[in-house]
Amino acid sequence: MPRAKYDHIYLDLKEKIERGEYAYQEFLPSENTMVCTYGCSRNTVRRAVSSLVRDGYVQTMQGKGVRNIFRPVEQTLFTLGTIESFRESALRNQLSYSTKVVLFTELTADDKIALRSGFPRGTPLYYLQRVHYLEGKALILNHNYFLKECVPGLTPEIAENTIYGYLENTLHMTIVNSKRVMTVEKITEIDEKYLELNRNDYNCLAVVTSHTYNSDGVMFEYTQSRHRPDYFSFQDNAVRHPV
Amino acid sequence: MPRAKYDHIYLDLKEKIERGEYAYQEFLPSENTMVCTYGCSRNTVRRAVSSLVRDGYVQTMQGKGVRNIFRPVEQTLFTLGTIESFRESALRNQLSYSTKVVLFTELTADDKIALRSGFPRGTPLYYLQRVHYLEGKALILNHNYFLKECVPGLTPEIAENTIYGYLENTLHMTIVNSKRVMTVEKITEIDEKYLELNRNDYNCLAVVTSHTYNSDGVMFEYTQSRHRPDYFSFQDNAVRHPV
DNA sequence: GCCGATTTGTCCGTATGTATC
DNA sequence: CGATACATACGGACAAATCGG
Repeated sequence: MPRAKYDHIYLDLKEKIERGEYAYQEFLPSENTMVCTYGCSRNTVRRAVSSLVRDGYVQTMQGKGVRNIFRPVEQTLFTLGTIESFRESALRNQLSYSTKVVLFTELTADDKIALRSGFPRGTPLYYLQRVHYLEGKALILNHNYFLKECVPGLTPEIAENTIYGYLENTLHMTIVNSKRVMTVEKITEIDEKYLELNRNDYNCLAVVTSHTYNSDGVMFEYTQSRHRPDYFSFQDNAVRHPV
Repeated sequence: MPRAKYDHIYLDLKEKIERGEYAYQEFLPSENTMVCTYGCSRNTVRRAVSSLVRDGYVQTMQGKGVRNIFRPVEQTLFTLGTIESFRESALRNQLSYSTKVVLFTELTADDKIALRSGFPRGTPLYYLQRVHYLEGKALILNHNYFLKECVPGLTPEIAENTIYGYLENTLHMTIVNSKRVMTVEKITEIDEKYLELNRNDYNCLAVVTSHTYNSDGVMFEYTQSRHRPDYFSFQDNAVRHPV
């Protein structure tokens, strides 16, 4: 897939920053310089830079330049912060992972599910419970609700590997965005069982509920991810007021 | 302060969406239409729209239009997700709040603090412990470390009101971005004391550590916010691959 | 303090590509 | 096929902030 020019520049700069080509607090080359090095317009450079700002890699300063504020973050085993699937995160971190499907059923949304998920009452759904293991340790218990009409032919075998791969490669669906809410909840017996936890140790876990949309504007997935608290970390960069 | 044109359009569209002027899944006026209504160029409209995409308010679809995917989120008492201060969040939600300073000292960063905060060892700092109350309930215990040279003249009185107001209005500092990491940690005796918790109930809490930068590129604040789990909620919108 | 050079911020107009209908 | 809509990219103009002389 041919990447756009601005994306190429963005990735190139990001890689250089991560590699340490610019010291912390050092200025990057000016926009005009980059225009020459990349052979593109200033708008295109600025688009790449603004993505780096959003990611918290650099700060732009009017009249001065673009300053590197990247510092490698102390790595936790598993970090969120992006829309990556569990499998993608594991691959990126070069860790062994596996998934066990502990429940695979079909159901229609009742009032309770409808309220939480946003799917209308009566909608046919797949309901899955899956446990994700990293390096042999159970880290996440997922409750997935998929819109049945959007995920035809889903099987436990697919669910054991990569649902997103199936959606994107086989069904040619494009995942666009995911609205997430993070909370802390009391542990349940199901959590204790599958995450091999003991509530005398931790009696809470980190819960991420997400509503995910595809490129047709359809919310096709509602998921509640219940994370072992000692392996959970979520990263974020917040930018003040300006867009 | 005169807002930029694109920001005006962004806020206007956002307000219309929140007010329900467009139904869920309905398309907004086309970019060309907006060019006319706002009397600006297409670039300016697109800039505003792309901010709405980032916020999870709309989805753009090539060849089709801009679709409203906003749904009012079930409100928790206190929600994060932006770089707002506690005080700003409370005001926005029209809730009564107060802050109690339980510790106000000066210190220099030792190795332990340096490692966690990123301030070099030996840096002179203010160290504060503050409890934030909403509607009379203790919700957050903050451990703030401020770079002393960036916050001259800080007093417990200021800390009891609004430090950010002091920074921005009196010291004319501009806060730019904040890198945050969210985790779940075991409760401590200090937490129990100030947040009026009992570890037989919840024995964990939500912890947000943040490194905050000003417009001079200086990381002037390191804060660990420890939140009551039952009142903690963090919202986010993740956008897949494209910028 | 002023001036000019540099750098980022905002905005505009235009052209072309691609997807949808 | 043509019309419409968003996506990418270019080039130019001016404003605003910074810095050095």
